[in-house]
Amino acid sequence: MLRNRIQEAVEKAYREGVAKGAFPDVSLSASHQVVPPKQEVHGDFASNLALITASRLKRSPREMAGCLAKTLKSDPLFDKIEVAGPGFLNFFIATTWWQKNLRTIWEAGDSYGESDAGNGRLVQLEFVSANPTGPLHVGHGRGAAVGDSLARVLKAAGFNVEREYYINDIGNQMRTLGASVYLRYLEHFGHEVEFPEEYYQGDYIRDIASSIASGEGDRYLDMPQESCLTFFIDTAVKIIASDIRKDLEEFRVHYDNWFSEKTLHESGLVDRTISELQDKGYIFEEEGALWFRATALGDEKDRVVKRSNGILTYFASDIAYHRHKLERGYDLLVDIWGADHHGYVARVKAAIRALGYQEDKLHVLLVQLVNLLEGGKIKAMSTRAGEFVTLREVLDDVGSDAARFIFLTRRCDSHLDFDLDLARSQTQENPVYYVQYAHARLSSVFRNAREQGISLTKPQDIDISLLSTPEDIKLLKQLDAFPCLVADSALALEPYRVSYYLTELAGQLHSYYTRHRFIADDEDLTQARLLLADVTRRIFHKGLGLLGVSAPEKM
RNA sequence: CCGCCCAUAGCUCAACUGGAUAGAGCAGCGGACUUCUAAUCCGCAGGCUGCAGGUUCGAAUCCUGCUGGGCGGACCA
Repeated sequence: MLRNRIQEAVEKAYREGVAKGAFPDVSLSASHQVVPPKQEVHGDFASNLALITASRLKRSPREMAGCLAKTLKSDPLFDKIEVAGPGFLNFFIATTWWQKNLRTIWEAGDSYGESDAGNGRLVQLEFVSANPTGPLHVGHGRGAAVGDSLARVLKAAGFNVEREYYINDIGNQMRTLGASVYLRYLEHFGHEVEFPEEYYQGDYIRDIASSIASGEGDRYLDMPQESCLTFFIDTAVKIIASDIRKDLEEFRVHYDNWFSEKTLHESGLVDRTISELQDKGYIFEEEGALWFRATALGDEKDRVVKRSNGILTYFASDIAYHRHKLERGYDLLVDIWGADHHGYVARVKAAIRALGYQEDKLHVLLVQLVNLLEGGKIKAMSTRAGEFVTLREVLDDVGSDAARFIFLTRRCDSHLDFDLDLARSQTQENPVYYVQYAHARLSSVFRNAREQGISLTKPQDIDISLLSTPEDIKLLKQLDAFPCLVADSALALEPYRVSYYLTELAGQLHSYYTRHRFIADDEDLTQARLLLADVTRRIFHKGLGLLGVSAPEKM
């Protein structure tokens, strides 16, 4: 990663200046950045170190930058160093470095893009965690794509990652679910029932009821609801959870753990946690209910953990659940929630502090809601009323690749319009194919080369100086940026950056493709370009893999 | 009434988290296939970054106040 190397070099030059007494010692804040400038004329990388320190040193930034430049000039990596604008240091990298770097990338093989930025820290990602009361809808799909892709990116950046799905398999809504199925079961056998409005209306409830009917017959007909409710709940949850699992599998989303809320109660952890918080003075009683004193820890209201009827709230489970997670020893917890749950962030963080942990142990990623568009109109969605577009429908319709890519081309806190017509379209407008096509084109180059009896020789024997056109250099630079991109994307918890990178890389590749032939008339040139093609293709493969999107050999 | 998020080209979104002249893709217009895949490329056009102040070397980005949209605010989940 060239950027890191330059950053270190600049900071080292600064410390040398300090040692020589050229300028006083001021701690370098994290705001020192070495980044590629927007304008090409400003070089390959720029440092703002002089700008951020000068004011504190009461020095002119340009003068400081000049000092640093003098020290850095001896490094053969740089073709030219300029002091520009208000005091930027602009670095121009020697062409030969970019070319040689291609061999380095090639040698890294399939691991290119990986880094140890995460230092082996253990991160737990919890995402989707939809209640097992119905099928996943499109909004869950977004959470799934973001969570799964983030996990892949973190792993590539040297974090250890565990993915977890929290199943709310206990409580009031489970009773409602069981009762809904029970009533449909009665209906199945021709009984007249009154189906309450607040029950689950979707057709899938009928499907579950009839599958119970065909498996178990009418043996529950004469039983009072109370005695068979548990059976209906368990069966419904089992069926729905397994459907959810199947949908996620098809979406290429995998979990390490499926964590049941029920087990938190069965093990007594919920009660134990509450009584411990009580000992610490964070729980008080009022009007017959138990409250968590969240206001003492930054939340705007105190929250009920046990209602006056003796029933624990879901928040009580959430406290115990996060405690359980914290005690498992993760360095960082990431929860991915729908943006409509933003009100929960403060109270869960308050709970974490009450449990004696730093609140920044938990990072909550809020994923904005998805508007599904068809024919330019928004499709309404309501889970209860059974009016929603399921993830499965979307997958059957547009496919996993298009869906995942669209979910991952937006930062997650922006509202997302999912245009079904666009996702469905097999042509131009659909951005997924743009990237996949680049991979397919490169694969095709190698198919043709093989047919002509050409194969890539050892990189050491290839004359890489032949890769000297502006398109070559541009591509070489973009290839170098990949590991940095992955690391940054992981540290910022922003997997969408990968899709932007790949779109840009695809643009450069397509442009290159129309201008130059990989299989050229000249043998040496062909070898050099095939090396470039091979490395580029591997980055597409790797990058698409980070998004969970396939990299087709043919399209 | 209170709180959180959003507002950038006609549309959907970027801008490396405070950096230099705000960029892509669609849509629009004009060009490029007897040569490795035209699901592609090249060019043109498109902007007072919702409005008004403030902070500093420097603001789409930070702070304040407005405007408009989304979502929350139960002993519901």
